[in-house]
Amino acid sequence: MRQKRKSEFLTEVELEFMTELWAMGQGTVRDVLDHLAPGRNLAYTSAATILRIMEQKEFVTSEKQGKTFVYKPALAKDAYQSKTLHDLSNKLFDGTPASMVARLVNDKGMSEQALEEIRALLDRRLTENDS
Amino acid sequence: MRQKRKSEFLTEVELEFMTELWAMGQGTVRDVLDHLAPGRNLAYTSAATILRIMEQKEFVTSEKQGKTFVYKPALAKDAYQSKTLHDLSNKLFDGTPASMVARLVNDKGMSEQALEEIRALLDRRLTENDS
DNA sequence: TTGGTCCTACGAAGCACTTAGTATTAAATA
DNA sequence: TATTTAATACTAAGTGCTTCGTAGGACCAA
Repeated sequence: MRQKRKSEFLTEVELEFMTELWAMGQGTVRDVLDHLAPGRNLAYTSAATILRIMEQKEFVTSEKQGKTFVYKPALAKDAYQSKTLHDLSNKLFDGTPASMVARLVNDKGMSEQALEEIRALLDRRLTENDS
Repeated sequence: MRQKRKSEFLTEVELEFMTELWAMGQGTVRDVLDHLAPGRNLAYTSAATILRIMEQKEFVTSEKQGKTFVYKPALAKDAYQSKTLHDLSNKLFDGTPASMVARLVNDKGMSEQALEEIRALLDRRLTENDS
């Protein structure tokens, strides 16, 4: 009964795993487990379960190599980032992404250099549109 | 056994409720219920339970007026927005808020006017720092 | 006073998430 | 070949979230 638990967003642990897969490109249960944060003691079978569920939810695909499954992200990090931001914008920023940037920019903890980078980015984007 | 289920972030429904409270400033169970989205048929007791839990988690405070509790946000929307963005940045954007803005800015769906506004904001922020 | 209305408090069901154990199978090695 | 190793599949426990029902109390009107 291999149903397709569909779901839009990654859970906490799924994001943790997906982050590793995005970084590695692909990986086995063992690979992901080995790359988790040092203090994270997770049983091998737990990791296997999580990846199997992620496949049911179609967050990853798998391919058997020998006796082992190799898992690959089914969606790019970029795309997931966009999706998440869009969702957050709708839920917490009245659907106006600009207010989100405003909040970021006005908060302390953003270095001047980071701010400069963003301005450069904006300049580039705005001049592109002019052309 | 009135324990303090502490927790950092609002759940889905809690955010829904908090959004109303932020908009209204404060409100009773009835108030919140009446301001939910039209299609949202939620039992009165459900809403009451949710607000009671939110108080246990210290997301809201309450004050009895007559026989009815009036609930007020215990933290400002601004502050929660910042917290959420910071968390998201750490979990999905390698802890670099600039990359978050980059993703937002590069995605379609952001009007040129919005982009201009943000640049203006940045300019203001950067010249402030110079002074 | 009695019945209806509106509130709070509590409890419980259903579901998803997280974690890990057991059983089974397949490969590798001695 | 027999044993050990390592993988997958399944099951289940614990917890938190969401929802609602029931019970009980206060107030108001007939």
